[in-house]
Amino acid sequence: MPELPEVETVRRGLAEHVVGRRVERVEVGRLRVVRRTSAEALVDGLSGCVVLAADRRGKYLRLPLDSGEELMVHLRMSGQLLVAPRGAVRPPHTHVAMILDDGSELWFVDPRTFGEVVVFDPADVEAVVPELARLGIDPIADRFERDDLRAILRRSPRRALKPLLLDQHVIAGIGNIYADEILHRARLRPDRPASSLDRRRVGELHRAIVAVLGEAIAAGGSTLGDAQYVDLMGDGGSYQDEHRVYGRGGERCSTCGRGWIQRVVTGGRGTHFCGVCQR
DNA sequence: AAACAAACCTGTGCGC
DNA sequence: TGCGCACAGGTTTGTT
Repeated sequence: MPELPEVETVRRGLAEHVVGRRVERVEVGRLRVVRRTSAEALVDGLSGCVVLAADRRGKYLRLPLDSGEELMVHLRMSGQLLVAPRGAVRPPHTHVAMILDDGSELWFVDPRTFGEVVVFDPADVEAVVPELARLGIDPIADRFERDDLRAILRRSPRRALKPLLLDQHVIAGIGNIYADEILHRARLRPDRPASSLDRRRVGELHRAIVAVLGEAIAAGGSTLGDAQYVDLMGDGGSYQDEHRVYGRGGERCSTCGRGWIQRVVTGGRGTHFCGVCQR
């Protein structure tokens, strides 16, 4: 569920409400969300520590601690981070509660339990969270130029654009909603091979990536009908109102006014595009 | 190399 | 109203 814009919105909330706070106590409910290590490792690694910063790489949140270790949170499909006053009634599926020194609590809530919370020593990143070390370029957090994208496309010439955008080892942070929205903005079909883009179209795709993600961040991300994504304070985003294709299968294309939005399934993911203005 | 399916889970919405 | 099925923002693993 949460993609780069949603995770970035959560990160900003953490920077405002959690950075600088000391974790006084940690409670772990379901062990599945701490499966990477253990409940003891999380409790021992967090208790008494001050959160120094809130960083993000792709969809991964990384919070350095004053112990030299780092807290990593991935929300996967249905995870939420929420802050609330100490003692407030916790929602169902609250699997981790961190009691902070300012009278608040930080909760990790996740019905599907795909998400996870782990504290690790950055020196052991390869052993504990190897995927973190293999993330591709972050189009917002890193300097991401048109030539970076050109190099990426040249590296996998036969690959279709959408799977390439979704590959976290290549570009980190784009998920199913924003891949579809970006390709629509760039007027490119999702199944188009990477090698088929000339210099001008590479530039258009680069601009679409930066613009769509930037606008989505400005809107606080996308909150769909089930309201599963909310920010740290429990508020939804508004970028879903600006979706041109995602979730709009069967509607007329609002960009060209001529085509209808098609929904097909590729790689098990719903893919939405306009067959008229996306080529 | 790359496309695909299945797996991990729970909740929701839809057709009948 | 109730039941069963399809489907969901992600990622890994194993198979063609």
